[in-house]
Amino acid sequence: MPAQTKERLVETGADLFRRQGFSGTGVKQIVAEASAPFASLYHFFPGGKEELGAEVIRWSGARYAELIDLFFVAGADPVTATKDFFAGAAATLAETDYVDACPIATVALEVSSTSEPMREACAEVFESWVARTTECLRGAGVPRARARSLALAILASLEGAFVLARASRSVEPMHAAGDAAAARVAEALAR
Amino acid sequence: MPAQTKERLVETGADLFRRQGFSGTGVKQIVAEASAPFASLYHFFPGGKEELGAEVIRWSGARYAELIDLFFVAGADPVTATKDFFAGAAATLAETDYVDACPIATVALEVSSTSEPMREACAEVFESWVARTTECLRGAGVPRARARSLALAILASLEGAFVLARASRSVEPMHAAGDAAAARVAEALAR
DNA sequence: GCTCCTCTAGATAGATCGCTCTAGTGGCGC
DNA sequence: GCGCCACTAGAGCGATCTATCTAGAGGAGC
Repeated sequence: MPAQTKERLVETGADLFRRQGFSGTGVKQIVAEASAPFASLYHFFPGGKEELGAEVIRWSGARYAELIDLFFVAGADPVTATKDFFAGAAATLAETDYVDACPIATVALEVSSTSEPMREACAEVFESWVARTTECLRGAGVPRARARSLALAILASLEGAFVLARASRSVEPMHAAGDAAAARVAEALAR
Repeated sequence: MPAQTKERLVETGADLFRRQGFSGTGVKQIVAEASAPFASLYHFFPGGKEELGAEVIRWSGARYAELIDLFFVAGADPVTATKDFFAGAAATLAETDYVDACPIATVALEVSSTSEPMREACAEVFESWVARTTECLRGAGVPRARARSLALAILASLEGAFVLARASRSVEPMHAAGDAAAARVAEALAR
């Protein structure tokens, strides 16, 4: 099954990029861990590592967007959603030895000043996450502009908490960020 | 002056690591841009690139801590401090073409799962930032535990906003995060 | 059987990686 | 002068990097 090979390359790349970063991961390591033929990488991604990277970003971004949708579903209470989402992120971090954080943050910081195609892919992914969260907040009665600002603040808190938590190997930043974010959402709803 | 060479290596490394990440930057590039002799790097840092990396993290962290102190000085109003700090970060981002964000976040995410010495250096730096911010909040009357949680949330917001802002090349996330953080601080003081 | 096309196979190019090596320079104490 | 030490100098090691190369396997359509 040829389609599987391409998929395995993307999934393996996603896993390695998240853990080691983009430049820290070699293409040989990707094909080896994906049990994929070396030439297949350049068959499916003629643009080489950079094209694979962009695809990995979009794929990981889409998967994480599904997770966001699971919590911030239209009609759900955004305060509960926020609390649960951050608690879930904390639990996942602890379970995976602080490896399974944001799937694209590491790459995003690495490539923002060095690869325009990959930077754009990251920007699109983040924007889609913000849009989803914004919609959920609007559905709960938060005005448009305020909902977007709040969604940005929630996701910024999440991303930053991932940075602090990974470095300190502690879930404390995630809980603190989650509490603050949930309180902000509650405040926005109370108005 | 021999001390200058070591200092130039650290400063140049800090600049390059922030922009391209740790694995994305070669030692040859560092010594070239620092106009330093190649052998000097291994004279001053016998541990090689990793030791230089750890030193860069601590040095950058100390410099940024000074910046934090400039805003979150004991006795200052934490709400104003928070607002000004985020506004300053946004202005710096825009001025430097979104290069000058957090000096260690990129490296922190890269090395958290691959280099224990560098991960520890990042953890220490973040902890020092949190401690400073916590002290300022306590000085303004916020109870100890709450002050620490709030400080963590503020710094998480900042770090995450850097991630989003760099990827989207926009200061919008920084302003949203700053507004949210300042509101949280105001709420904590009002109690 | 034959062609066409997708995908596999892996050697290898050419550059760059981090790092080590020997040699040497310049200044200080004596 | 002489020994000592901190630092400079840069060639070059083996390994690894990304990417390309020619060759061929396997299946679908005819």
